This record gives sequence, structure tokens and C-alpha cells, in this order.
Amino acid sequence: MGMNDLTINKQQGQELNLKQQEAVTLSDQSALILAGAGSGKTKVLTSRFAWLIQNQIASPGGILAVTFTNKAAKEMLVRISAQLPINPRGMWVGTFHGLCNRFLKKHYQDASLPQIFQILDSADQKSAIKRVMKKMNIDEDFLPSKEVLYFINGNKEEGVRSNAYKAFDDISEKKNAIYKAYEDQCLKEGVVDFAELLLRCLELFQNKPMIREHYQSIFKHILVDEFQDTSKLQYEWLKLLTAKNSFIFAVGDDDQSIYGFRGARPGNMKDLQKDFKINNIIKLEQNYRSKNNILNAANAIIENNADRLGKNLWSEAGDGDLIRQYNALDDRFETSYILDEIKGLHRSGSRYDQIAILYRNNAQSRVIEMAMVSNNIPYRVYGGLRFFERAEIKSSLAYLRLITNKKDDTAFLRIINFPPRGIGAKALELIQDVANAEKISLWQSAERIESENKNTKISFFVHLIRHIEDQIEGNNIDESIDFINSYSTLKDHYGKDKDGSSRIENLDELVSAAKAYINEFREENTENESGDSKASILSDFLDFTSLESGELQASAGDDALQLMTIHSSKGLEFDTVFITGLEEGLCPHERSLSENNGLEEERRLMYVAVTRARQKLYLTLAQSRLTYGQTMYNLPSRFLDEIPNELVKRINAPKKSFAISTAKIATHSETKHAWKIGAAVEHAKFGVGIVTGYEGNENDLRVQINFHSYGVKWLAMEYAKLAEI
DNA sequence: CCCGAGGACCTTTTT
DNA sequence: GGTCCTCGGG
Repeated sequence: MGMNDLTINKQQGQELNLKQQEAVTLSDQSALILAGAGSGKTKVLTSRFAWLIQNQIASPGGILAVTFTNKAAKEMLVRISAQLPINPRGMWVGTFHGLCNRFLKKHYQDASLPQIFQILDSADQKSAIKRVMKKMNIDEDFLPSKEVLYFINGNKEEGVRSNAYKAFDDISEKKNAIYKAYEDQCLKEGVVDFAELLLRCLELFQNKPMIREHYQSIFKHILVDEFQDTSKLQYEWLKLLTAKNSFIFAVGDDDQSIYGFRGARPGNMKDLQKDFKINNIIKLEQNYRSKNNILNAANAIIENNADRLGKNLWSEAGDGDLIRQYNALDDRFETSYILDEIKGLHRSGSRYDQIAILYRNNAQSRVIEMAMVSNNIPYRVYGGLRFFERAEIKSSLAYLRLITNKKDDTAFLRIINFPPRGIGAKALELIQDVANAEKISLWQSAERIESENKNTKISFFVHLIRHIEDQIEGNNIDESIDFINSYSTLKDHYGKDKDGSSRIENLDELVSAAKAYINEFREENTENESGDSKASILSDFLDFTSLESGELQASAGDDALQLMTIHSSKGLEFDTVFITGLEEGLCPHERSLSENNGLEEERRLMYVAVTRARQKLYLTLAQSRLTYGQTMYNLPSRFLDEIPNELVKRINAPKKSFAISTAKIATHSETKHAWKIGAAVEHAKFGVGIVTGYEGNENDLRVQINFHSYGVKWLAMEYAKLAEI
């Protein structure tokens, strides 16, 4: 696995340093470990796990270790088993969602859930909400489903059910009515969304003292990774589990909290100290990753944030190269500079997969990708559509889901007419009317219609599903999926499509994924005498496809350039890192500026980006950039000013090509004014800005300026007192 | 039902 | 500039 190679810390194999040792060998007490970037965080967590067992303080089943991503959970398991000769089965190591799912599956009756419940991913959830709104006759123009989604998830995150919500106006009342109907619909269909997994598990522990106390006494030690990213709900969950003589060992870095927008609450770190009476936090500040010039830049940037627990990274690795900053004229020049540098690095022996290009938003990758394609440089883009989120995969799985759970209306709607089989809006309306009138699921409704009228297209669909169900009875999942892919005519359908071949490949890949899943499952269960039933393996597999949405993408091991957003670079490290688009409006993003503490989160983002680099760090920016089809003129990012001068070597683009691109517009005013498009100017009242356009003739010339703090303004040249900077 | 034109949208993302 | 969704004609 290529990705895992990248994340293995340099320090592995060496002894623990004093601070790490102190953390690992803490006696029975709760602890907060402030672990800076590259300070050996995962090593400390897994060593702690091993230490607790080796010293017989806890048994493997008596520790709960929780992370955010499957990847991190897997890595933790791998590293624990490298240190200890124990069977990972039965150990409670996983993601918040994965562990909650495990608790809920085990206690489904106490949680008031059906034995088999399907997990909705975000897209499923959104379409479920849309369905509710349609049923309630609420127009999207009046209330966008996206806003309702936000409302529902936000409330679940706060632990607020619809019956506990206090509406304060018509809109909030309406939203809550949808929330209520959505809760009912999920229950009826036997489906659970991501936030529900957490909330329902919390409620299970709250409402069932027997179960709560059982787990409270089992888990004496709870280890939490990336604690700064925990939400309110997750923190409540942790508090409940540790309420009775248990200890929490939380590892995190408040400076790397970059997920505020999805509920992360770095304030949990301060609450933790208070709630668990932790008086000394252990700081891991020695960095085993980067050269000091890079660390000093990172330290200087993050220094500008006010609300920090505070730490300073240092390293024994020496100063290293100066950071290079390149000011390009536009995004294409920026890319060609990066391209040249990468070619040079590669010539002198760098591997492509040790070079990362980071950007603030995904749209920025396009220009870079085009340049790489035309120069035959292999690259890999992270993020974007995940394997299990692909339309063809979701469709194939929907057949399996419907057969597993006939009440799953989401799955039903996905495939009732896909591939197209002549069931249109009218037929669907009939099915829905019958379902509503009889209070039955769409599938039951279709069956009822079928029993009354045998020769319809609906009847054809019912027989199709029943036939698939008969045929896959007793089969392994991979065989079942293979059968579905053909018999449902999914493959034929894509075969007709001119760009359907990759979709067919993906459908085959799904069969392989299922096979791999079963094999892994068998391996883990060899000692387990009570052979799990085929049905429960199937349901586990479906959970897996919802919870593990990605990272199954193939070809990870290739030597390819790594392209990703800054967010997805967290936790990774590379010899060389290019941070691109370092302009005001992009990084920091303009939308963050109006948010509460938005700028500080952007600065943490910058901090994360800088600390990804081991040896070489490049910072690039462009004076103008094509965004959403429009040329935008941006000022350099304020974060660049926060890096001490002596750490940076600045490289500026030649001026002449710039003059050519703007000559036409500039001639307008050449006689009277020196201002050109893209020029930085200063205004007495509005401060610093960038000239972005002209309007009018020689006598009445108006200039458009994008001001740093006042936004875009039109000023009459005659009156505006501008000074060039 | 299917397809194409036209409109609205557009940070970041894991589960 | 690109994508996703909706709506209307074929």
C-alpha cells in the first residue's frame, strides 16, 4: 500500500524520546497529549496501547481506541500487532462511526432498531430528505434541501431530536417538521445516517443503564486520536463511556484543527482538562519530519493565532534549504514554474510520489492536471468521487440492498427504473400512492400492484428482483454481485454507452472488492467456531461499503505526483511540497473571513500545509487567476507576510509577458495614469487594493479596484487619490 | 422515455 | 469554466 508507506513516521524503529516516554508510561490517570505535527503521535498512541497490555494494566479487550478515518484505524491496528503478538479480533479499535455501528448492531433491540439496518451515506441522506419534502409538498425554491440537511445534521450533532427542538419562527418550525418526518421515514425504512449512528449510540448508553455500566466497566482505558477534531456529540459519547473510573488518553493538536465546518470543536481540549482534572498536558514538540527553516516558518505563522494551548516545534535536522516563494503573473505561469521545478527535481533523483502539490480548493487542480498530462508526468489526484460513491457502484449495491431490506425505499427508487425499463413518473406515482395509502414500503406496494395486474412493467420489475433473490440464495457476495451486474442489465446498459467501459470495469472491480472482503473476513474468523451466517456477512459488507467510502481506489503504489487539497494532506508527509494559490481570497478563502474564527482556521490550514514538507517547501501565487470563468486579481496571501524574511528566497516573474497580456487595456490610460490591471495601489481611505478594470473614456475614466478590506469598488480617476505600491 | 438546451450553483470533507 | 439539475420538445 503506497499510502501507508508515506505515513510511516521517520522515527519508527528509534527509541521513544523523554516526552514520548512520559506519555506512554503514565499511570492510571487521564491525559492530554499535545502532539505537534511530525512529533510521533501515532507511535505514542500505539506504544501506549502496547504498554498497557505488556504491563498487564489492561487486556486487549479492555481498551477502546478511536480515530476518525478508517485509514488511521487500520494503521493503528497494524502498528499494534507489530508490537504485540495478539489477535486484533475482539479489540475495540476503530472510527467513531464504526464503533457506534458495532454497539448498535449488538444491541439493536435496546436501540429500537431493526436487526438489519442500512447506513445512508451523505448522498443517500440528501435524497431521503428530498423525498420527505416532496411528500410534504415543500418546494426547493422555498426551502432548499441542502439547508434542511444542514439543520438535521446540526441538531443531531447537538443531541437535539425533533421533539425536543424549540422553533423560533415559521422557517425553523417548517424545518423541524421535515426533521420529524425524516426521522419517521428512516425508522420505517430501517435506515440510519452517519450522525444517527453516533446519536443513537449515545442515547443507547444514556437510556439503558445496564448496557452503559457494562461498557463503562469493560473499558478502563480509552485512547483518542486527533482529539481536536472531536465534535460535541463525540465528546459527550466519550464522557459517558469514561464516567466510571476510566481514563481517557487524548492525543491531539489544536493548531491542526481544520474541520470546524463539520462540527469539530477544538474547545473540547480545554473542556477535557477541566472535566477530567488534567493539570499537566504533555507537549510533544520535537519534530522528526522537517528541516528547521520549514518548522520556523510554521511556528511563525501559527504564532498569529490568539487562542492556542501553545507549543513550538523544533528539530535536530538542521536548517535545510530556504523556502522558495514564486510570484507568478497568472495561474498558468504559476503552473509552468511548478512544472519546471518538478522536472528538475526528478532529474536529480526525486521520486514523483515524494512531491506533493497542495491547493485550497479542488477547482485549482484542473490547470495543474492539464500541464501534467501534456508533459507526461504521472500524477494522482486525491479526493473527489470515491469508489463506493460512484453511480454504477451505488446502483449495483442498491439491488443487493433492496433484497437485504425490502423496506429500503432509497434503494428501491434508485433501481426501479435503472437501467431504464419503461417505468416512468406515472407508474412510480401509482406505486407511491398505494404505499402512502396502505402505509407500506414501495416494494410491498409494487408487489401488491403486481398481484392484481400481472402484465405490467411493474410486474416485470417485481419478477426481476424475485428472480435475483432466488438465484443468489446461498451464494457468496461476490458471486451475487456478479450475477446482479449482468442480470439487472447494468452491464449491457453501460456497454451501449460510449464512455461506459470504465463503469463496467468498476462493476467488475466491485466483484473483486467483495471477494477480497470475504477473504479477509474468513482469515479473521478462522478461530471463530460459530460460523457467521451468509446474511450477516452480507449485511456487514453493505455496512463496509457505506462506512469505508474510499481508499479502495487502485494503483496507489505508482510513482506519481501527489495532488490534493490542503485538508486531505493532513497526516501525510513528503520530501517536497508546493503550496499553490497563496492569495487573499483563496488562502485565506474569502468565505472564511465572514465566519466566526474563520481566519484562524485558515491559518491553521496554512500551518498544516507547511508542516507536510520534509526537505523542500515551495510557496506559489499568481497575480491573476481564472476562477469560475472570470479573471480574478488577488493580493498575496497575508500568511506570506507572517513568514520571517530570512527564511524565504523570493523569485519574481519577468515583467514583460505581463505587459503584453494587459497592453490593450492599459493603453487607455497610459498617457495620464500609470495604473495597469493587476497593479497594487493604495487609497487613503480604503487601503491597499489591486486594479482589476477600467471603464469610460479619457475624460471620465473610472477604475475598478479590489480592495483588501473593502472589496471591489469603482472609483473616478479624477478624484481618487491613488498611490502605487 | 430520452435527450439537449438553459439556468443556477460553485470551500474545505470523513463517516 | 464545468457540473448538475430541470424542463420541454421529439
